[in-house]
Amino acid sequence: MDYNIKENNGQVILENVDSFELSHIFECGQCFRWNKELDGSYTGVAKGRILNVQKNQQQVIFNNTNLEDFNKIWFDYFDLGRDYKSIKNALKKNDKIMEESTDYGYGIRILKQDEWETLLSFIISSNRGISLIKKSIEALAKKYGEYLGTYNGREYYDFSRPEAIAIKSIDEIKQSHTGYRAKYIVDTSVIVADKQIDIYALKKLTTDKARTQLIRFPGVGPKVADCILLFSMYKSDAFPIDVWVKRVMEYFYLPEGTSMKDIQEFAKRQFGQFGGFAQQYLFYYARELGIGKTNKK
DNA sequence: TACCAGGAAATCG
DNA sequence: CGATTTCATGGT
Repeated sequence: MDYNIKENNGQVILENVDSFELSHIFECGQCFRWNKELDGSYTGVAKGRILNVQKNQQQVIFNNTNLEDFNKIWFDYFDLGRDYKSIKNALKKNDKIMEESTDYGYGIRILKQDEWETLLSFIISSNRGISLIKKSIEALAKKYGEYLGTYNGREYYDFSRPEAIAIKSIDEIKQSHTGYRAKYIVDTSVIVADKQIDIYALKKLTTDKARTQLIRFPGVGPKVADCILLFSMYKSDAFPIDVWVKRVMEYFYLPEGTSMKDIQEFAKRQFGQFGGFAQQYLFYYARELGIGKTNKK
């Protein structure tokens, strides 16, 4: 974790970065606002800023930023203070499947995303494919988010603030292809805007207590709550179980038809405090290989 | 056309 | 209480 950091004009360059692959980080389903450019780099909006990230053999290059923002924002966002090699080694121990999946998605890092953005994004994610989730989020950002500027010829908008959505009608939100989730989106925005629940205070609670609070939001159940805990609150013991993870767990570890509760308990025994990381390696592995979808056991 | 998607809420038995 | 059904929408 001894990075060599350099600052150029409008870019920050990191050398000696371990466990950092753009496709693994941005295509593992944890985030919805990063898109691949023609040159292989990724551009996205986070924390109210437009950022482009590219990678060569030895360097990770953060474009459209500076050293101050890197230290203040992007270091934490990309979880650069964490030793992923030791996590992977711990998961691999006595687990052939973890050895395969961590070798496959070796460059995954769990981003520390904004709590509000993660809450609303995963309410929108419910029972839909990733491409459609991204479409709805972009539509909402363009309509209700602050205009941030252009980069590489494209316009970018900040993620919608809760105050902006809270005053809209359900029918208007439906125009962003959100379907029946529109009511959840508006009602949740009201709760956050009015601070009936302080979304930014929840990370100080234990995982279980924070989960209990999150499930009070309309449209948030166990799976969405676990995604919010894992992707925005540093709760790496959370193990979100979606259709992919259920399939891959039943493919590798458990019999078909295992209940959510039993999968959850198995994951806790098998992966412990690293459950969230294991879940990401499994999700990426399962999706890239199409496990459970095309090739049945 | 029928089925599925990073599920949650309502309803059933 | 656990199990089943319903809920919009777009893609395949």
